[in-house]
Amino acid sequence: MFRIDPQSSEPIFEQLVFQVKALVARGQLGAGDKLPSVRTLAREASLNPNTIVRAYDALEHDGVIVRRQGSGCFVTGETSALNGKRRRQALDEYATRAATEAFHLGFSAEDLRAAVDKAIKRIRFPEDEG
Amino acid sequence: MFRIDPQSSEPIFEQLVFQVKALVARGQLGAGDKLPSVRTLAREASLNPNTIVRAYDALEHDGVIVRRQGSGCFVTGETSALNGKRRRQALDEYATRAATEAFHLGFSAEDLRAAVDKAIKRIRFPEDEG
Amino acid sequence: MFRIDPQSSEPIFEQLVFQVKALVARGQLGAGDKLPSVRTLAREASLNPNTIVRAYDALEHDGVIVRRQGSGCFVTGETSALNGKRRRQALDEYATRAATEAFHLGFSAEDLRAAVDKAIKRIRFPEDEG
Amino acid sequence: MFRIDPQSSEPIFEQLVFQVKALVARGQLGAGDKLPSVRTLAREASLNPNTIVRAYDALEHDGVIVRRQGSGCFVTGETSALNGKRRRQALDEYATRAATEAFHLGFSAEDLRAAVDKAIKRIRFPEDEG
DNA sequence: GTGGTCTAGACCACT
DNA sequence: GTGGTCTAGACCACG
Repeated sequence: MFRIDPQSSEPIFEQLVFQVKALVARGQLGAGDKLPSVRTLAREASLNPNTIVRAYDALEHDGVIVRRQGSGCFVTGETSALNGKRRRQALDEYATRAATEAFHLGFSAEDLRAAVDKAIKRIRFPEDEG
Repeated sequence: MFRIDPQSSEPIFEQLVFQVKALVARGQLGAGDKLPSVRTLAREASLNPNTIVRAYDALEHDGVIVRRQGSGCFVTGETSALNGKRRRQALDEYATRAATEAFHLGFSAEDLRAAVDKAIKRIRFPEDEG
Repeated sequence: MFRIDPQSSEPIFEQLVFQVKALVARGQLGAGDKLPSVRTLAREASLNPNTIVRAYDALEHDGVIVRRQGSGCFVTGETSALNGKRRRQALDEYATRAATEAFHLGFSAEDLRAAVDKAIKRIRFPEDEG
Repeated sequence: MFRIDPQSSEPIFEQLVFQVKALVARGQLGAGDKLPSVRTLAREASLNPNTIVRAYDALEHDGVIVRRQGSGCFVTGETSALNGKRRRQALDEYATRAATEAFHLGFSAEDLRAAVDKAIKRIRFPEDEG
């Protein structure tokens, strides 16, 4: 279900967090869907259960999932609870980061726009919003 | 010269790395320009010289600067030495990351495109390239 | 496990780097093998942990090992990621260096060939390659 | 006369030392030939005179050149004054270094032998010796 | 005065 | 217990 690269410098729990977020963004996981239990996922992915717990903690903190005692973790289907200013800052930071790195990788502005458009196509964005 | 947030979860040396990259991308630092010496920057930013050394290590590894014993650190003006495939992958990863996080922040595809365009305007991209 | 000469003009961390590379080349360390932990090696070799970290940094940069947070450092078993031209240049430089120094040490071409053959015998070279 | 790469991590004075040694080994500089004066070389190569002095110091120490008060530096045409054991060790170290690095660059034993042979051809080795 | 290396030791993040 | 980061400060090599 998840593809983890233990070689990566990105912590394993963060790889899990991002992959869950990506699945939700692509519509492959929707509101109410149940995530694998900590034990199951730990066994299948050969990971330490503590690592899974930490990932689920982070996802719950970000409002992506909720934990229900005794029944498991479920996708909320809601978006960030950040207030307007910080939310805007977070978006700008990701955009600036992508643009700066694209520059240093030797890509043009058009290359970056094309890559972003490609990424957008894979995601189920709402029709409109600000 | 640099704005460091010691509270951030992003390591200080990585904050420095990104800020230097951003200055280069914006054209505020160009090929051949000299960066502050390790000691000077350590004093001005109230950081330990070793932290600066780590940042400069990373920047040299990324090909953004070169160091010359006894002379100082200089901007190269070159872009990544990554081979074609990894270079493309890196760009796609930044784009996917931005798009996924934009989704979870509750932004629309248009919001993301606008944010990326705004970031692009601040950067001195080459006219064209692939 | 390692023999360090703190008097040598060659930095301690580079001595470590070369000795690890030599162990791998001789087949005494293979893909997946775990290196001593930073702390353990620091204690056993009476070195500062930071010095070990630097050596492991360089080995990771050269693609000889990978590090996993919380698990340790492991031999990759892969060879250089250098592109064809630089790779060739690096080999030629080592050969030229050896030949030039052999000349100034007063050795003949045959002496050098014999010394290289002796060194080759200790290393587990792949059968063939270009 | 000399090609210096200020970008290189190899100190400039060592680049000079090696290039003089290489010229001598190739027969392009022979016993009695005069090296450029410190000032001349410093001017032509845009280097700090101290750097040249240090290189000439090292070459004199290695017995490659001699200084004569008021007249300049001259190639001796002699080889190392190292005693037998250390001389042998030095050769073996260069051979082992070349072989180990060749392995990690992904070359075969034959590749290394070919590179060494190519380097030998450029050098005016004495007919025989041990 | 510049960067390079090393020691000593603390605290944090990850598995 | 593993590696990651940071501080404090010394001494050396280089230009």
